[in-house]
Parts: sequence; structure tokens; C-alpha cells
Amino acid sequence: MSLTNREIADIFENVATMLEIKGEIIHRVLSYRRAGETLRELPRDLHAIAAEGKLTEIPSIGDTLAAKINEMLDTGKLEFYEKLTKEIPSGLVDIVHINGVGPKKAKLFWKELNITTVPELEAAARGGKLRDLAGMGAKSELKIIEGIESLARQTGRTPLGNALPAAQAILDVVMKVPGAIEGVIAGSIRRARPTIGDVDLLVASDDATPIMDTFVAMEQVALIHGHGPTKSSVELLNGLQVDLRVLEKARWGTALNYFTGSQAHNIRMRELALKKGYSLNEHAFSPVDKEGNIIEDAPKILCATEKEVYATVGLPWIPPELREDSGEIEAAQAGKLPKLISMDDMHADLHMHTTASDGTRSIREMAEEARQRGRKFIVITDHSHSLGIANGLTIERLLAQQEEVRKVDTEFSGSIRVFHGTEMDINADGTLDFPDEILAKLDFVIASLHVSLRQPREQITARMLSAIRNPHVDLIGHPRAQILPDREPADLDMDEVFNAARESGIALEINANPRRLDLEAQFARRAVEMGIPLSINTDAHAPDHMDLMMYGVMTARRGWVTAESVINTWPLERFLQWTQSRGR
DNA sequence: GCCGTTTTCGGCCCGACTGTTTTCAGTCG
Repeated sequence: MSLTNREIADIFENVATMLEIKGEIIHRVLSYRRAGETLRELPRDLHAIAAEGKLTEIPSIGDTLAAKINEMLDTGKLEFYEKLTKEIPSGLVDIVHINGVGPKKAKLFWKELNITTVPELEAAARGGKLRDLAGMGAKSELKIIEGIESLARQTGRTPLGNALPAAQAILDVVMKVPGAIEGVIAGSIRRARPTIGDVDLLVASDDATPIMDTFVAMEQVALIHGHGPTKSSVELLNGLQVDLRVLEKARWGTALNYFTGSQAHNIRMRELALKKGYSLNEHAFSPVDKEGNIIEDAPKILCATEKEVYATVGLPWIPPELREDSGEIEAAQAGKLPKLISMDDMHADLHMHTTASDGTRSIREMAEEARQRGRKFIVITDHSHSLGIANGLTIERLLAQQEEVRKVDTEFSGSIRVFHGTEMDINADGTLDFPDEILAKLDFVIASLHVSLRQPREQITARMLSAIRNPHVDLIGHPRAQILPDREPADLDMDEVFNAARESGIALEINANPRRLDLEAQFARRAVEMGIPLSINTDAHAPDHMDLMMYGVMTARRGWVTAESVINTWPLERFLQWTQSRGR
């Protein structure tokens, strides 16, 4: 019984909540919570790091937590957690997840009414049994009922590709209110997290009231969590939570910085500000005395741009996608921030489908669409025959398709090059779907996992390695085979995958489809650090899917990726040299 | 529990909103 990074992260986060209910000092609680968050995003398997004895090199992991991780890796459980579970009923952790209920209230319900599960709490609230408790009343009782109902509506985190358009639509509504000067989507969308917990909107205006009133009165609002003079929070009918803050334009820089986060990045920024003698919040830098108290009559520094905010703490502006306290502060201090890739760098799309398999347009139509978008070259990569559900191509159909591609390429000559490739299945038994002599005839070969994704680690890793080590394969498509927000990635040994990729010189994909975003940023970052080339592709099955390239670029930026590392930013000649150097 | 050109011990970011209170605790981000 071997625990995954995610399972260990869950345990640490549960421990944090239980310790908080217990009344443990908050910094100890936060240590467990921070550790959980760090482990959840880790691009390497904890087993491998533990084997190297390097657990304490992970930020926020010290000797104590490293020992606990080792215990979990060795035994599959954590004695400390088991004891804690006997002391604090685990149902209280669920109760704390109800919006409006924190550790103090959870403990109150438990100690006073012996409530240890969400259904028990709901029954007590509906029975009017909570209102007489200290600090409670009829209104807070109602909020708890609403919170439990809301919990049932929650579908977990929302994929970036759904959250971004939804956020933009709401921002468009509030920006129509007279007096709204500037508006932006901040928070985790601006940082390009692949999934979004809630939407943060920021508007500059001198008159917040009408903007707030419009916001909470929108027809898609199911529940108003808060409605104040500068901050409101609502839950939409589809379960998405949206927060809106309105501040004056003169404070736009500090406000935008604050509401973009991440929280960990903000904390670092505030620590840096304190070292410079200022307390930093969303409104301004305020001079502080030696005890850290704000000097009331001293002039505050207002920043209208984020650049000024960073300059005030002695740093260059840091792109939002990097703001996770994962080394960006140190890189900025050292003048070593990467020049991140941007949409302007994207000259090519190496992965797209046509009506030959499961796409909706012909080769010619896809080429025309790509040409209009300024792409210099594309590769037609329909599925291979094993993927029957997608009408995958037999060898005969593949070879016939090549004739067609060549014809279209000639037609478009001078404006866009159209190459012929495949998205070939890595079969469940580890074989590849086309023989080498057929692959040798193609311009570009993608190999992807589509079936038997739940095979045990050794088996599915071996499948992947067989594809990586085939000299005819140029790119691994959506390597981890995840579907956001719910389908877990395949259980690949990513250390082995990366090592094999580096040896073979193959490229790994950042699939731009927002349901995939695979590789995710932390893995893309690791690939770049290891010198493995990347490719960002839309996997378009229809012309409008080519719009999705931006999500791939956002993900790459979040992974510290520069254009140099991405083969489809290269000029055509260099790209061709690269594929030829791979034995073509 | 983590962490360190302030420190190996003593710090650890900051404010808005709500509901219950008569000045603030709890929750959230």
C-alpha cells in the first residue's frame, strides 16, 4: 500500500484542520497546511525524493515533516494522524468546509451539541437548535443551512477554460456601470492556474456603490455571501463563487498585486516591504516604526501600477503566472527572471485533426484557418487505427491521406506549409500502432496514451518509455493523460519519463486544450530545467479550437517556459533540422 | 512546525464583511 503525493498532501491538510479545531497555535497549523499545498503541486514523486534523502530540500518541509512523510511512504499510514483522528472526529473536517463555518464554530457544535457530521449539523440547524449557542443567532443558523446547500451544489474546482470566459462575461456587465474606469480578472485566473476555486474581479472607480449593486443583482446570482462598500462576494447558480473588489484608480497597482496573489507570494511581498520599513496592503505602502506599527501621520506611498509596487520593494515586475512563491522572488532579486514565451512566439501548430478521424473539417479547411491565424506551418495528425472510437486511420488510409496533404501543401505554397503526421496510439500492450517503416514516411509523429490509463505504474510507464525510445517518434502528446477537473493523470513514473525523454531528445507536449493543459506547469518547468524540448499545440478538432492556443501559452508561462524551449516557436528551417536530426 | 546577512530561538501578512455584540470574534481570501 503506497501513498501518492496527493494522498499525503490530503493527510497533512486534514491534520492542519484538526489541529486548528483542537486550538493548536496557528503557526503550527499553517506549517501543515503549507506543506500540504507544496506536496500537491510537486512535479516529482515523493518516493524518489525520499530515496535520495532530499525531503528537507522541499520548501516548507523540515525534519519533523520529512520524518512523517517517510513514515507514510514506508507504512502507508501516519501514527500521529491516527491518534489525532481518535481525538478529533474526522467529520468535523467536512463541517469546516461549509462556507461560513470555521474551526471555532465546528468545535462549539461538537462540544455543546455533540455534532460530528454535516447531516447532524443540518438537522440541528433546521431544528433551530444552534441559535441559542454563544455567538450564534437565527441569521447564522440560516447561513449554515445555506452553506450546506451550497456544498451540495459545489462541483469542485472549475477548469480555467470555463472560468475565464465566465469571469469575462461578468466583468463586461459591471464595466457597463457608469463610473467603472478599469476592470480586470485577477486571482488564480490571472495566474493561469489550470483549475479555479473562485473568480476574483477588480474594478477601478471612485463610486463603488452602483457597481456593487449591479453585481449582486445579476440574474445568475444564487446566493450573496457578502455585500459591502468595497467588497462583495456571490455564488452563481452554476456553483461558481465570484468576488468583486472596487478601489480607486490611484491604488490600482497595490490592489491588482494583492488580488492577483497568490497568498504565498503576497506574504513574501509584505515581508520584503517590512524590511524596507513599510506595511503593505491592497491600498498602499504605510511607513512603520521599529515595532512594526504604522506611523499614522507619515505619508503613505500609493502605487497606480504593479511596476511601482515591485520597484518599491526593490524588484522588477514579476509576471502573474510566476507568483506562487516558487522561486520567483529570488529570481527577481538576482535579475534572473525568464523572458516568458508569449502568443506572438507561436508560429506553428503541430497537432490537429480532420474529418479523416474525429475532426470536423477537411485538411484544406484546417490549413486555411491556420493560415488566417498567421501560422507558418502545421501538421495534420489524425488518430491511428486502434482508436476505433475516433475512426482512427489504417495504414492504407494514412498513406492515402499523405497524397492529399501534399496536394494541399502545394496549393498553399508561399503562405503556410502543411505537413503530414499522426497522433499514434501507444497500445495497451506497449506496442505502437504503426510499424517503423510507415512512421519513417511521415513528417512528424506524435505518440499518445488514450486507453488503459489505469494500468499500474510499472506497466504504463513501460508503455510510455517504449514510445519515447522509438527513434521515429518526435513528440509525446498530452503526456499525463489527465482530463480536468476530474480525471486523474495516469500513474506514470515521471522521473523515468523525463530521463528517457532527455536521452532520446524527444519533445513533450503542452496540450493547450483547457480540459487537458498537459503537461501542467510544474512538469513543464522541470522539463525545461532538464533541457527537454516542449511543443504547445491546440489538438484542434475544429477551426475554433485554434483559439485555445492561449491556454497552452498561459500554462507554459506558468512553467517558466521561454520561446527557445518550444519547438513550434522556431523558424521552419530550424524545426526541419530538428526533425531530420532525429533520423528523418 | 519552519526558518535564518536582523535571528538556531523567536519570530511568523493584512484587511473586509458579518452577526453578534455593545467593542469584537470568527471567517474568508
